[in-house]
Amino acid sequence: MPNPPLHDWHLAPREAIALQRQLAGRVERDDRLDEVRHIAGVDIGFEQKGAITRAAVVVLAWPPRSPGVFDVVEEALHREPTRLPYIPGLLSFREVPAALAALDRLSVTPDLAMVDGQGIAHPRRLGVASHLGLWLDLPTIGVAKSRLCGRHGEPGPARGDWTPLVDGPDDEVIGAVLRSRVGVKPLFVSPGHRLSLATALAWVVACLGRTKLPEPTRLADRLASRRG
DNA sequence: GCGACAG
DNA sequence: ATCTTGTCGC
Repeated sequence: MPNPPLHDWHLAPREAIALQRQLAGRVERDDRLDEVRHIAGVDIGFEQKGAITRAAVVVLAWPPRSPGVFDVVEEALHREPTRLPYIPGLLSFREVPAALAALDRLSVTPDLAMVDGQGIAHPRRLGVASHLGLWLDLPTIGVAKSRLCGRHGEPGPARGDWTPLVDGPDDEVIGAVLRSRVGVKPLFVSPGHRLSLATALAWVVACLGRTKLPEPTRLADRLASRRG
């Protein structure tokens, strides 16, 4: 009772925003993250013009078989009627419920999860990756393809080059703009829950294959969008 | 009032 | 996110 609920997915926008403000302070930082054996990739897709939400999760074995090549340990998919429309800043209320259902179908519990979207690089520091991590008390990393908020310069041209993403009047560092592949638009990486930006960046770079997105997110994206 | 705006 | 053909490039 003393703790505010992390799971009321039926709040009006005004209440949802208030809840995000309360939860944001609980997104601790910097776990050691030793002994990681399973890394999950989480992403949501839609069917029938958005009427159906499709949550996908792919679990990869760590360490990789060879640099950038991972064994898929398990995959899970969950479909359900879409609950809310897309509202910038309130993405978790639209996607997290379905993501939780997909994660429930796993037989293995991942040690780390990469989520398609922002972590703390969010107006109230509680993007979808942070919210999901807080809910499951699981280390998470936000891996987004574009910017929600914050300011940044252009990262260097080499793979692995990055520049900080800052926000607020005091230039608070909320994430990093990472060049995951030469000649391609950069990725927006931010801590979700229980890890620092440096740790988040290290894991994303370590999971990079030959494409723009790190393998966990790339494979989950493929399953969510019913391709592959 | 105007512009910005993860997926 | 999704709707969609061809096309440029390794």
